[in-house]
Amino acid sequence: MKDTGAGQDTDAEDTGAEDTGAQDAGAGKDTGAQEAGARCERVARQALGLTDLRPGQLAAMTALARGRDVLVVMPTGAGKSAIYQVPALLLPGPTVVVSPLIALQRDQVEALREHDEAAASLDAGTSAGRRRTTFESLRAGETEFLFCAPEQLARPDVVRDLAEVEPSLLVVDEAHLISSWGHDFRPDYLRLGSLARALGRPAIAALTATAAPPVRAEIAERLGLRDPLEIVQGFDRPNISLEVRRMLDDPAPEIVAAVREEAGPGIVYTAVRRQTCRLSGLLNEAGVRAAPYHAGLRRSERDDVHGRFMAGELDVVVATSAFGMGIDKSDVRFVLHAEVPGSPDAYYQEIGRAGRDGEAARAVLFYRPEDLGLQRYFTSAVPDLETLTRVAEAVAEAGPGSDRKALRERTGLSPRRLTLLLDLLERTGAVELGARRVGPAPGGPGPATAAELARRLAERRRDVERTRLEMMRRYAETGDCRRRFLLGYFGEQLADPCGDCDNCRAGTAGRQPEESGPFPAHARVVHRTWGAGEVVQVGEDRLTVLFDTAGYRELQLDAVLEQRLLTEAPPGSQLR
DNA sequence: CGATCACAGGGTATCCTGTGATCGGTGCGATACT
Repeated sequence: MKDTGAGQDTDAEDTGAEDTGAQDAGAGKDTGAQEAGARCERVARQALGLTDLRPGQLAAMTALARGRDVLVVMPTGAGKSAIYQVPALLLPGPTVVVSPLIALQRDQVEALREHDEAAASLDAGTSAGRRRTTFESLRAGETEFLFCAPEQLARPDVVRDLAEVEPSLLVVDEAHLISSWGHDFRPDYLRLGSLARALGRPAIAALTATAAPPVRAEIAERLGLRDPLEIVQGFDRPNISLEVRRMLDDPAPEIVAAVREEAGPGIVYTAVRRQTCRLSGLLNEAGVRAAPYHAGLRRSERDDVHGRFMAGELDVVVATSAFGMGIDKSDVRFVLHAEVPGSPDAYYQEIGRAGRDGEAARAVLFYRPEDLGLQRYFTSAVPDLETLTRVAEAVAEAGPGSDRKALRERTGLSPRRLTLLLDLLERTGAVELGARRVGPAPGGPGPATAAELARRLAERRRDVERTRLEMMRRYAETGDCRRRFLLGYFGEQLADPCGDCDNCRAGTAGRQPEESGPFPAHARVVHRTWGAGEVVQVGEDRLTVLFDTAGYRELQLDAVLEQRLLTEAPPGSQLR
């Protein structure tokens, strides 16, 4: 704690908030931090032309410049890139930036080149010759920044070449993917922890725009962050008004009417591809310039829609969740949801694309309880015991240091599925995963036990995802202030109702109780059956607790008090 | 979990109703083709 560069640790406690990042990075007696901070400010000004650093930005930069890991949660457009770019220029070796989309990588490379900083990106389309010159340039210290997707970093040759250039900083952009997608969508995000070790463990910066407490904990755990400086800032987006409309049947007519009332560009999110085309067609008929967008369209069509939206030639994009990362249009005036998304995490991220210019914007959810069923389906997959056993046996038989390709052949599984299953088995302690090699962990459980444990882990994850969906349902059905509900979910307390959501306007939003009773927000508690957890929300008559293994649960305050359901957790117990 | 569709069967209607099968979201990389 001496070298946090974050001043004293006291004010984090009485606000009950996360370490909101150190108003005065150089205020302590710690001259090392002070100097590092001053150097960061100088580099930010000289190299990137940034004169006004926010306190959180500077604290994060300073920590990184001194080799400390950071976990930063800030909205898009709040200057997350500068947080790693500045210390990158101060630290000796090059910087590896993991970014999920090739388009995003190229944008960042462009932006850096405009400041005359040498940057390169690496993807499947990069030729062998180009790769060679890129690594030569990195070795020679001529290129500072290398951008690539996690899949590139799963390649043994890339890991070897990278280890040789001794990077001093590893940046994980969109770090929430480690948790919310990584498990079945981009499994290679799960390997970044071992990648960091293979690269000689540079300082790590994990950056994201959305991360509820369990997601943050999982990012830190999986990346193996060491005493990271956690900075959570600018979560509330007060210029976005919130509203939910309960639908009894097809929401399409209401959505068309709502869009026609809005001025300016907007996004309509739907849960399935078919619906994007249908709604977009209906909007066209109503004279709205709309186009559908989903992952099943041809690359060229998607790029065309994206381009026309950015250029102001389209009023509305009707999209699945495919329309997301890389959309940085500041004047989006509304985000409508034709169906409920799978979690408050997803919802907040999607509505967060509205009003980035700070002007008023609207987020409206058209809610039908039946639509929860689809999301329940999306979270239902749990690997079967037989396959898990087969993989565990294959690892045990292949012995230490076998490679993934051999395991693929042995098990007949796709690389993606294999990575997912190996990750589960690693967490049972049966398997050791290196960046390149896989082997049985000495003293770990046997294949049958490991498979059983792995399956239980997967089930637990599914159950937690179900509770996230349940929180989404609560958001849609609450009569209380919606903003307070959402922010509470992310671990930020809003004392007064926002006054700018449908419930506040209708006068149904209650006041936050003055004193928070025996279990205030952020208190660590223990429940008889659900184990340890953290209070995330305190309502007039209920508590919402995020349990470490059972997910989000709502408890009646009377019952809690009468039946003594909760006890205070012993000090020092951690969320994990 | 719920919507949708194909199809069987009841019963003879402006076919309707029930049952079972199928589908549903996100992107990297590699490969085969022009």
